[in-house]
Amino acid sequence: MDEQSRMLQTLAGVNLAGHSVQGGMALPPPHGHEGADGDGRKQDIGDILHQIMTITDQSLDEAQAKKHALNCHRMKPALFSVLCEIKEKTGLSIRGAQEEDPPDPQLMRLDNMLLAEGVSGPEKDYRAKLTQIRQIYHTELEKYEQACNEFTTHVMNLLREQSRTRPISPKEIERMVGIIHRKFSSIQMQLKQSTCEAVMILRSRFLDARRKRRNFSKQATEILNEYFYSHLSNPYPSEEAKEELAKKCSITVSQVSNWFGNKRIRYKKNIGKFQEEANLYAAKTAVTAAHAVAAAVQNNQTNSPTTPNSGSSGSFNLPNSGDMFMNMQSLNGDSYQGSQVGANVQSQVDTLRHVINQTGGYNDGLGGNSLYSPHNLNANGGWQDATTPSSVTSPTEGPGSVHSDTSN
DNA sequence: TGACATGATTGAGG
DNA sequence: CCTCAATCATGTCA
Repeated sequence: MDEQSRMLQTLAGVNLAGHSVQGGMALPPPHGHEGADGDGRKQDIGDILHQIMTITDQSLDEAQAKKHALNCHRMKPALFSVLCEIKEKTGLSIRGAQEEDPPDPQLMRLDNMLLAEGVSGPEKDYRAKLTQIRQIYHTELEKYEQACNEFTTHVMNLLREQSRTRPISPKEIERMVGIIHRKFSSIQMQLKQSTCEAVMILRSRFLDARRKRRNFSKQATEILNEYFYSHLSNPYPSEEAKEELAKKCSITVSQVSNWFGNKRIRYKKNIGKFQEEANLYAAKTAVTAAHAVAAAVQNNQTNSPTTPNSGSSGSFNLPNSGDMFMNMQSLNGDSYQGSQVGANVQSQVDTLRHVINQTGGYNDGLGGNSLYSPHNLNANGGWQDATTPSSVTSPTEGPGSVHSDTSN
């Protein structure tokens, strides 16, 4: 049985059976609510009620015979007690019929169940859980209304039948119907309360999850920063690159997206603050670049398949990841490795050039202390070509195209 | 404890 | 759906 149907079933069981007893009035369940227990009792009651309902259409003699049969029925006392309670209620003031309901363990059970449905990952699909609760709520509400109508009909038929043997005023019938309706509406109120509580709890858990922020590991941040600063001219990782970064950092793709979104904004807002960081990562990548240049030169000369330089140990191997790699990989099936090296060279030469320029003390126009300048930041503070994120462009760049990272 | 850093969310815009 | 920009809420550090 799936979770939802289990929940629905329990909901039906709890509220229709459980709550009805609580108020002191044993409501016989209407047709279609036999539940999972499947005992014959409810079926019996249904049969009895059915018989009662058909009685009025029969002749008096026949009805008397039926009545006799019903009187002898083993379920008669139970049904009789229902009528007694209704009758008892009519003697009470209709005003103030809404007596206080004590805390209900069934209600708590319901809440716990709803909670259990949402504990696996509240932040994942809050809306889905909300929809689920809404569906259950509407289903149950519909059931209550149906049950109320059915039960009212049953009672009215009973009274109509009784009116043949004793005087029953229309007002009395009206009162009884009122009692039934109030009883059902109090149950409905409990359903609404339960739903409200479930939604509140779901929401608070969702917010809790949001508040529980954890900083990424140092290694993860380094990996992300290395990618960011080596793709500074176009720091928009493709979907594939994001996935790879996510894998390497042990975070989700959306976290990678968040990180890049925050990073771009904050970098752009305060370039000066990030210069030191940029220099650090540029220098770091430069080491890799130097190796790659050497390897590539050798590779080009000998034209022999060389293993691309893996970069500094333990660090994110930029050439082997990110959109650059993806692009080159798609160049021509078998020989992608060579192309990849070429791309690596381009990228890393780019980085190397940065470092050389910086350490040489060239002022690139951003001010005296400016060592690392984001050349591709346009006048508006946006990245040039950044209007077309690489998630779109990168994987579809044509063969031989060089990522804009290398345009510096 | 306050300031700053940082990950996540939200709403607008394309 | 993605990005930007603003913002929130928590983590970190002096």
